[in-house]
Amino acid sequence: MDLLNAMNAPQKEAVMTTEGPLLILAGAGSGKTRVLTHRTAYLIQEKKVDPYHILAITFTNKAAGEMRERIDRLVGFGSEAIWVSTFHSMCVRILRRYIDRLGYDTNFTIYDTDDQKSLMKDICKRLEIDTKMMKEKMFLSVISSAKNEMIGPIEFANRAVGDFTKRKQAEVYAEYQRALKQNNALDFDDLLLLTVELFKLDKEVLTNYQERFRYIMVDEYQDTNTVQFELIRLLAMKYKNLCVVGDDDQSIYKFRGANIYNILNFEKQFEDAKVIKLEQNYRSTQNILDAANAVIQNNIGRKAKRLWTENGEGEKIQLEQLDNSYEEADYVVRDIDRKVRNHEYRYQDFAILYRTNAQSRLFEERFISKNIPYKIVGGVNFYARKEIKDVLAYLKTIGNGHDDLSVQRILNVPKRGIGATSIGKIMDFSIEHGCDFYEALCHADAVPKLGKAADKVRPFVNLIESMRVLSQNKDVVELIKAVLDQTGYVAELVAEGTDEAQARIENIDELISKAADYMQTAETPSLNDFLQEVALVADIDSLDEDTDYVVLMTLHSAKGLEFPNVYLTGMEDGLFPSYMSITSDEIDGNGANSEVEEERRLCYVGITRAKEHLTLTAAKSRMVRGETQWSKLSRFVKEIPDDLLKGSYSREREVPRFESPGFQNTPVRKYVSPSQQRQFESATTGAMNLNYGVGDRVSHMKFGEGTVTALVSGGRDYEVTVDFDTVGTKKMFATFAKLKKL
DNA sequence: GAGTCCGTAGTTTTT
DNA sequence: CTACGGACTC
Repeated sequence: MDLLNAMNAPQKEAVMTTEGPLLILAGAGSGKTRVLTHRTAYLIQEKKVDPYHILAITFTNKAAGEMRERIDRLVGFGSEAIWVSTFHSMCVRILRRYIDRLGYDTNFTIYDTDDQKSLMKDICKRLEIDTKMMKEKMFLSVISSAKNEMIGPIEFANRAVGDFTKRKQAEVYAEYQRALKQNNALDFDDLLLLTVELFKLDKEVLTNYQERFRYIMVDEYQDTNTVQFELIRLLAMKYKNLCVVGDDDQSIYKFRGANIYNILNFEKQFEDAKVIKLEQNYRSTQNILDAANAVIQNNIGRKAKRLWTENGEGEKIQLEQLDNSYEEADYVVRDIDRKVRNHEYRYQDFAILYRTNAQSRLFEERFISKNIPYKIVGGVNFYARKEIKDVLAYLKTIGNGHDDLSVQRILNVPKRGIGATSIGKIMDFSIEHGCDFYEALCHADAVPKLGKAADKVRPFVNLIESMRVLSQNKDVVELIKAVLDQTGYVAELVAEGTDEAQARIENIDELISKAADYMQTAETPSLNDFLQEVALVADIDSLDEDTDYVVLMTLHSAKGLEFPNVYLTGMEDGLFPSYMSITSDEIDGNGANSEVEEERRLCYVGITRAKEHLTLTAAKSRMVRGETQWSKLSRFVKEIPDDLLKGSYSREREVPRFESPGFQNTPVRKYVSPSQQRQFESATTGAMNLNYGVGDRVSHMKFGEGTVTALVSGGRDYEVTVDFDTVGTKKMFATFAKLKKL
């Protein structure tokens, strides 16, 4: 049949294995999306499965959208009955229907990271926790990990006996959860956790969904966490037609609770599971794949596989080590500019990838000055911007009066002369009477000692009430415009007249167009439905293939994407792999530093994004927190065999060593740029002999052994920071320290 | 209650 | 270096 044409043998097998548990180990670029979509079509057309019984889960909305589109094209009529969804939006959909069985209101609000932070701040204040000693962030991450492992507040408390910090955490966890419930709000982790709880508590609901989802497919399975696993397990328990697709080499979200053993142990967890490997790559050249294989094979404890391709060898991988981060940005941008001018490629054929968001700035500056269109994915999420959050807080308040956090956010935005003291008094009142913050506002006259502030509260309540009436007619665009109009929010920004205010206005306009777009596409538009959609978008979702711009993003965001030209930038030890991971002592079951292994997988992901040309760049020095950091080439680069590489770089040298010219044996290949030559010459005029760099182990006469954590150029000398094993961190001048490399 | 200034901490990664 | 938060002042 047509569906199987032009597929290789394992792909065909994956498509035709429709019954029972199936693990598809799909290497990068091996056509897994194609397999998933064709498998879906096969289920419907050949196996006569009702589309209503199929569920496909992805990680991002973008992936879900793409899959939906491709399935629609393949299946045609009836395909809309298939659930194609992210974990989170699937859970929201289920919870909106049944969460009242867990004692929540179905109108619940979803709290994002920002909301969580402000809630946590309140809680710490209330529990009189010294946030200098215990950070809000720490509590949130502890709670998140607990939720990911499905440990509730009570169990957490039971495990916390004895340990003071743990007991405090348990106390905060319980209070946090209570506050969320009182606000009728759920955080991201709750969406998953409460769905699992619902399934476990209410067999009727579970059976209902088990009957519905008789065929389940999960994409990016290597990034699922324990709750997600449980969710899938429960759903698939009855019919056992579970197909998961993933690549253990691309597991890069451990920090977020992803459990790599979900994929490594799939065959143990699901009896009689079949495993199919897809190793033929259709994306990259052989050279790129060789490099990727060379890097990833340094990881221990992975499922054996080796990518191959029928594509040609292709170009060698360009490796450029520049003097500093400015030259790195310059090199990359000029290279892109040149290739576009030569009509070899268009802007959209290029992606610049980096480890940390902070690295994007230098590239951005270059793009602006050269007038090259670009798009930065990530950084501050659109929906996390202040002005957007303000508008959304109005909408949330209108839609859900129990959401105290949103009400408090906007009560004095724009300024109404209601300050912290008044808010405190109202809060006390609401706690005393066991009512919502908003309810307290409605009875402002009854709040003791509020005085004149009560007169300022009244217009606010009237505003919200009139907006609630307006929201009845379901037009979100009209509602937003009315809010902006009535509050004078935009007018205030216009009056400000700064560039920043202008940018905020543009963002608000964009929100309005998004709302307009929503009104057009939603089946049954409503305020709450709009808010939930908005709460679950990721920045990557906004990436548009049809617009001609260069894309800049972190390696994490790049997963699942591909580009003809990829620049992996900042390939320096200490940056990538990060200093944190290098010095981590977390050892996995195989005796390897599991954090460096995760970074290596990230590198593997980066390399395999490239279809035709891969360029690796590194800077010898870069400004980090206002200090010049010197680093050597990333260890990952050194894992790539020499014969796959071309370009100007030095394998060994990292820190400028101030040696006598006679000792010069820098293995610079092929070409030494004039600037490099100049640097060498000026360097040789010094009299120092530094043979160590950041990350190296050194010994000091008095302090013993330690690791170099920073190397700052300070005129003629270098200021070295060393983290000593016994005496802690010391800063010293290299001339006097007389450190010996170990 | 609001605005300004100064000090400190922070850089992984995000649904 | 930058961004945020806290303290201080008007």
